[in-house]
Amino acid sequence: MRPEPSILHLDLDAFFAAVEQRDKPSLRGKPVVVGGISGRGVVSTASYEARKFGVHSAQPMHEARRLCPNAAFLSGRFGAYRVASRQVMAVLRDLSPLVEPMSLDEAFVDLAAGGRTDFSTETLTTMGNQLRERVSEVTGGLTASVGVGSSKFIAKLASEQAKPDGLVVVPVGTEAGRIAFLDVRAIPGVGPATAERLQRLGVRTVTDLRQATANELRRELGQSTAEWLTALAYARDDRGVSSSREAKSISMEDTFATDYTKLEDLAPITARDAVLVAGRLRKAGFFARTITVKLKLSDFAIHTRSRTLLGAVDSDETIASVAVLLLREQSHLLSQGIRLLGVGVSGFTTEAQEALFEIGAARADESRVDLPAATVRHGWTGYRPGDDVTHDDFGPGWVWGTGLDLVTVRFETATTSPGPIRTLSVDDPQLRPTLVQAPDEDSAGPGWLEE
DNA sequence: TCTGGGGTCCTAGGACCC
DNA sequence: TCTGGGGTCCTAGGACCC
Repeated sequence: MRPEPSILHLDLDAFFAAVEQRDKPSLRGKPVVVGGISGRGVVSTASYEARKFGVHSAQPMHEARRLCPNAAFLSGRFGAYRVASRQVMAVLRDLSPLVEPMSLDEAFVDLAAGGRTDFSTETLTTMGNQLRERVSEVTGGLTASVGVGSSKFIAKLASEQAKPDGLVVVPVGTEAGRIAFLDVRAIPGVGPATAERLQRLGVRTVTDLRQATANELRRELGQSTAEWLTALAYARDDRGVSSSREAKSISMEDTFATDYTKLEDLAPITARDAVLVAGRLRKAGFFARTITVKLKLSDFAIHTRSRTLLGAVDSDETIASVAVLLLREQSHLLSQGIRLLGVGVSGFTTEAQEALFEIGAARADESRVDLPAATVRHGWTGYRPGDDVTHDDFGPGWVWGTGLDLVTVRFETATTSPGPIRTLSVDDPQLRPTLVQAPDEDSAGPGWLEE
């Protein structure tokens, strides 16, 4: 906790949905749901209009469709989200060089590191509102909620309370009183499991937490969780803002439309994912010592298996053959039905020691797989709802829906009024996807961040 | 048509070393 | 004869975040 409210937290409101409404005039003021649109997808972001129907993040998509059948269901355009995110982060860096992005739509700023000395509520309120205006200007109308306080914890709670499109500055000295009646679930880090354990102790609010004994908290939650929770209950939080955090792992996972049960089906998928992960690893300039394969069974039980090599590697062949080996080692699980398969790497170094790769020759041979000839990373998988397209005659627009070799497009852009809808053949030679990503973008992993 | 994807951090036990 | 402890690495699982 600092002597001044010098930490700021910014959160863009309903970020993905707001970008869609910005770029698709016909969706403004309407329910919009962004997320995995396939059968097993979940909601990533719902616009405030959709939230009124009970749609929310992490909800199964089929449930969102049931609750709000008239919403626009879009699969997400991460290139556009990244562009907007960079614009916002640049605005934050004008405030202070010390900015810690937490995700595309969220960041902490250390205002003291920016040379600021006046932390009066009036000055911070003016600054916060100017910041929100600036964010709206540079992004073409996105709104942000901003919280300012004496710690990350308080700043984050403040921006939460400011939502949507608001600002809350918490004066020093008022923190503990302000959080006293909050539900423990409002504390970042307290999820369903911890809340359940706390409830067994009769702890539901921050005040209850203060009254619990150190012994019972430690018994129920373990030493470290008990300690940080107790500290937060009194608004004690010394975590600093850090602008440079190195990646510790890279992974990729797929949930299948229907469960797989056969090694012959899963091995090529494992190899393909391993190749994609290896590509991202090389792009990041790292070598990895540990390779992990994760399986989620039809009953949602998760099993992981990992192998740490003597040396660090980054080649497609090595990572794929170890991954397939780890899959084979879990073959006994396959008959239960595999819902999800993931491949990850961790234990990064910046130097190769590929020579030390040493799984037994026989076993390596056994798990040797045919790698995908050309990487699938830039593979065209067809039009998805929400995608940007361009037609030679009708101009720019976006995909409303597809089916039966047809694609329905609404021709409009951020700067036009709501435009006309046309249904075209998927093979229409005049229609093509619009490339929105910058050349340096990694198109492999959209990353289903949720706000 | 039940419940995503990409991460981080923590715990706990066993191996191994000093 | 016995007993000991700390530290680190590895593995597997779990909780949580956006």
